[in-house]
Amino acid sequence: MANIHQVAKQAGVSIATVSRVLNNTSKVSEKTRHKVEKAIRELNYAPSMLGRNLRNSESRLLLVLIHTFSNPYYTEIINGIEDYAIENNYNILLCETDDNLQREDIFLHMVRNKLADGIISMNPTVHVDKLKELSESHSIVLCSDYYEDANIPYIAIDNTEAAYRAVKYLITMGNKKIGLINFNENLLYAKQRRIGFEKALNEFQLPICDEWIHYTDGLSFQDGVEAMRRMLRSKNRPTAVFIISDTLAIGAIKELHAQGIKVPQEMAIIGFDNIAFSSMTTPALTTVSQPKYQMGYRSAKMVIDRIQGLPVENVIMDYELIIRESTLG
Amino acid sequence: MANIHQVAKQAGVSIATVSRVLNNTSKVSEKTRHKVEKAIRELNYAPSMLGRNLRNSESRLLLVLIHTFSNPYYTEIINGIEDYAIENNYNILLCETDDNLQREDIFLHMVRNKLADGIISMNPTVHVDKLKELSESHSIVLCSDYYEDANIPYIAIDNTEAAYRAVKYLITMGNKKIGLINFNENLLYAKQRRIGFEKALNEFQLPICDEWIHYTDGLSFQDGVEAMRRMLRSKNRPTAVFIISDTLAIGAIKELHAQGIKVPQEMAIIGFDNIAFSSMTTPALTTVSQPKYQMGYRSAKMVIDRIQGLPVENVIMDYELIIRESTLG
DNA sequence: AGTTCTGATGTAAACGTTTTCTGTAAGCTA
DNA sequence: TAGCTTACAGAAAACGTTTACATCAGAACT
Repeated sequence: MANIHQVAKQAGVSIATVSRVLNNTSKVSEKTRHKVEKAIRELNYAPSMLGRNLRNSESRLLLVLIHTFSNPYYTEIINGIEDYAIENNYNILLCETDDNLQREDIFLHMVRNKLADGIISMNPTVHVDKLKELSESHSIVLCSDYYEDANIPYIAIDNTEAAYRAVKYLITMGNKKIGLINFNENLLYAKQRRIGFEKALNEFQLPICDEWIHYTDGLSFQDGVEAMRRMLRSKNRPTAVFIISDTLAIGAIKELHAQGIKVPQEMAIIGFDNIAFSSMTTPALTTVSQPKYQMGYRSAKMVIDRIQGLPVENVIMDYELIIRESTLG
Repeated sequence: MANIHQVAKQAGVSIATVSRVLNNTSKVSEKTRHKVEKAIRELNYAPSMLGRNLRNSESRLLLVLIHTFSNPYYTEIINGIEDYAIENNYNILLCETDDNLQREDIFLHMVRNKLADGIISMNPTVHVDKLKELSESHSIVLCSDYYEDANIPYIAIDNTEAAYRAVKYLITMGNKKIGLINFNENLLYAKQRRIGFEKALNEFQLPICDEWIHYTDGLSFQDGVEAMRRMLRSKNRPTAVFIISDTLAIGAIKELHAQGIKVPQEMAIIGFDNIAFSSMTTPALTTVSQPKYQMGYRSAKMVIDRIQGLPVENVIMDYELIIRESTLG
């Protein structure tokens, strides 16, 4: 593959001129511009990003840290990130950390190694201290989950409020016995959603019953199945359950089906996240929708702004309650 | 951020020695090694990949071309690719082409620009000619869909045979009227699966009825809903349908549900791909499973082997029929 | 004509590595 | 001790760009 020197030679100009034509960074006469363009075509030349990146000391690569590819919650966010990134000549590297601290380290190192210019972390299990330290010298943004005191820019929704609204909806539909399936409260959003849940129940003076509250170890379908199975062991059952994530909710519904309990007639279910599949299940899932695409798009903007030294501010986005079949009736 | 010169100075050695310690590429005495390591720690030094990549003229980045993130078929393949890549010190860049030729061009250019060392393409709508040309000088591998005469290494299953087996299973379960929902036959696999479908029917002298064969424009849930809706317009209905992809099949089942037709009692459904969600639906989907993780893992090996100039050969993987609820009874 | 200015182009340094080639001191053999 | 090998370390070139600075021809002044 030809390099800039060969193009310069072929065109009878200096490499500086070729570079100027490539980047049209300063005026080049029409005549020489044509000569250079001709040479580029003849040699089928494409500038090496390796050289350019070294010289500019940038990689134009953004890291996107996620827990696992198989979580469909991320897909739309990633679409948003990617669109903004591509528009601004960045590429994104999807990094699956898989709860593996070593793997996470590899990715965090990449930004120190100049292999990436910034990080969007959606990985709630990330090692906070390291991230915090890195954030002092590099561009890092948290998307959808964040740390209250870490001083790392973030974008998220008001989880407490959203959960409150969802549960309030269940109450206004006449439910008096409402359960919760939640995930590990190390994650801020899990804690916030539980608080919102309790806030709604308290407001209407409804009982918060331990038998109706179950925690899961993961966010998978199977975790949802098992949580619901545990809940159903008790004779005293809630008439509606607020579930922290759609995938868990879909698992829960599957278990209800298996035990012959009708959704929503015998038990209403409300999920969270509005993943693509939540509209495809039978019954289709009522859920809280986050503006995932926009969250991705804007977090990409935040991280790139920060790379360029611009000031960034935390963003709280709006959510929306999507009512489908799993709570009707 | 410190560079290698500062480390060398701090340690009182030359940059060559520092580099040797970094890569332990040749013997360095214990004493100097310690000096260097101390300096590295003191300066909190991390070698720049930009410099290293330029010098080695490699990026250690692999491009993975997919059509859209939201297709869950890819997730496990990507897991496999990533595992092999990480093991071999490569990173992968997920590239969503979205049927956008311009976007695809950007990605193909990246390998010419040295920003990526190789490509794994799972994007069936890719511009074949360009890929073919690029493949002559660069490392490209096709995964799961391929082109018969393009001379680009590929990894796939025997789609004809797999479809044949699936349909034969429907026949042995007593079905005599069997339908097909297929996708655009520009894709080799769609054509192959249709051929397998016909082969099975012919073998058992069952009718191939146009009323029972429907094509979709896409691979989404909604496309599945609509295809089934069209099929149900006819009074004369099949008792089983072979559907080219799980997402379509899940859409079809949703429509059957909506029209009050029981699956599998009134109509059996068999899908293809064994995506994660296919086990979560009600009824859970019978489907043909491809060894997706292995396909990803091995295609990463193929592309890296090719980068290193090793010879590679096309691979045909085994498939498996996964029997679940949508065909029982 | 001499001076100044302008616009286009060239020169060379810099980005941060790896690696070949060379040098040198120490260790060994005879 | 002379001669040879070995083990280690340094100097410098190379990878392919971008860009600050220098140069230079010609235009536009006085």
